[in-house]
Amino acid sequence: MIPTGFRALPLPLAQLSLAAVLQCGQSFRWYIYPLLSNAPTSGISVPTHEYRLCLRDRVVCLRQSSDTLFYRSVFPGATPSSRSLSEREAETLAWIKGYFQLDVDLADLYDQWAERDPVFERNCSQRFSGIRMLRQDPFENLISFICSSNNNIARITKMVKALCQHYSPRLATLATPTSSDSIAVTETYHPFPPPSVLAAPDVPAALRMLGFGYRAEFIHKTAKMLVEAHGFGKPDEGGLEPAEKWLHALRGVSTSEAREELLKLMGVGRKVADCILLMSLDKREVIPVDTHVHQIAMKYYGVGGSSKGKTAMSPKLYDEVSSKLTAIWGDYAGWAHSVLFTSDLKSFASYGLPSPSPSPSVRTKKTRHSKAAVELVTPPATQTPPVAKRKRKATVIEEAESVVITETSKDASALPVVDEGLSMADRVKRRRRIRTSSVVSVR
DNA sequence: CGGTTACCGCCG
DNA sequence: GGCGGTAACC
Repeated sequence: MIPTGFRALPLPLAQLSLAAVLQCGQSFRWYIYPLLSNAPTSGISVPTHEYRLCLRDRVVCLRQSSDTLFYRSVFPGATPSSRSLSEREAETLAWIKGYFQLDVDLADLYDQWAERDPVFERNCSQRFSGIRMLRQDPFENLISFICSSNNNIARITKMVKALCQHYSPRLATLATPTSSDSIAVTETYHPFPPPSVLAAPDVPAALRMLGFGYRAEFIHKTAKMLVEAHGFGKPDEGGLEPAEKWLHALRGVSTSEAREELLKLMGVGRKVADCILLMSLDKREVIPVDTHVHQIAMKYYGVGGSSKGKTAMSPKLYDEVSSKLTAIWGDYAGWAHSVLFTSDLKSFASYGLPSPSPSPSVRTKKTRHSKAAVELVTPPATQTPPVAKRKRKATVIEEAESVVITETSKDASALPVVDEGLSMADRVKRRRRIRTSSVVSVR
C-alpha cells in the first residue's frame, strides 16, 4: 500500500536505512516526523517516520518500509506550471538516486569490509545495515561542518536550521504529516543560503545572536573568501553561484589537491576538510579523524597510541590513524568508517535495533549521542525555537522563486593552479598569507 | 615545527 | 569540566 501522493521505489533496508543515515551526523538539515502508529498490519512493515529536506525549488518528502522507499516532492506556488507532475517527480527520483548514491551496492561493500576486517564483521555487518554515505551539496556541507567543532549533533542541527530560517527566503509552508485538519501544525521550509548571502557584512553579529559563538566569524570569513575569489555574480542557468560551482568542481581533482583548497578556508582544519572531501566531494577513501574515531581506532585496532593516555591529536597522529584505517578498509574506507562510527552510537536503540555490548569507556560517549538522536526525532512543533525564529501563521504553501536543481555539474575545469610538494607547514603559512591579504583587500 | 591555549554555548 | 576542532601563539 502506497501512502497518498507518494511514489514507490523498491529498495531493501540493507541498501539504505533512512533512520540511521539521516541522523548519524552527515546532514543536519532533514526534518523528521514520527507518523501516527496505525494498527499493527499483519506481516507487512509500514513507515514509522516521514523525512523532509528543502531543496532550492522543492521540498522532498520520504518514507520507508522494509522493502520500499516512498517519495514525493512539494513545490511552492498553487498550480504546477510548465512541466508536468510526472516530469518533476522524475527529477526528484533522479535527485534521490544521486543524493543517496544508489548506484553503489552497499551489500557488496559490507561483504568486502567483513572479509577484510574481523572487527567490522563482528560488530557491524549484521546489526547495522543500510548505512551509506550521502552525496551532499558542498557549500552546505562546508558551512555545516564549520559549525561542528566543539559541538554535538543536536546543537549543530539547531544552528544549521536557524541559519537557513534566517538567511534564506521561505520556500514553502507545509502541514506536518501528522497534523489533523482541526489542529493545523505547520513548518516553514527554507533552502540553504548561497555564499553571497553569508558574505554580507552584518552576518557575524547576526550569527552571534543566533548562538553560533566563535563559529560566526569563521562562516562569514569563509563565505567572503569564496565570494571574493570566485565572484558573487548571481546563479548561472543551474542556479549555482560561481563559488558553489568552484566547490563542485573539486569533485574532479585529486584528494590532496581538493584538501589543500579547503584548508585555505577559515574554520576549516584537517578534520573538517576531510569530512567535506568524503561527504560531498566524492573522496570515498578519506577517513576524518575526530576524538571519537581516535577512540575506536585505539580500542579496536590498536592504532594511534594506547587507549589509556589521552594524547593530543597532532597532525602526525592524525595521518597515522587515518591512513592505517584507510589501509584496512580499502577504496571505500570512508564509507566503512561511517558504519563503524554510527554503530558506536547507541541512538538506534529507539528504532528497535539490538545494541552491541560495549565497554564502559565507549558507553559514556554513546549516552551523549543517544540524547542527541532523541532530540532529533522530537516533532519540531514541540522544540524550543531558535532565538530569532519567528512563529508563523498556519498558512499553507506560499509561492517563491523556483529554480531548477542541478546535482550534475561534474566537470573539473577552471580550477586554480595548486602547488605540489609543499609541506604541511608551507601550506599553513600560505593559508595565513591568503587569509591576511583577503582581509586587507576587503577595503 | 610540535606543543599549548583561548574560544561560544550548552549540557551533565 | 568537557565537547565529533581550529587559529593563534610560543
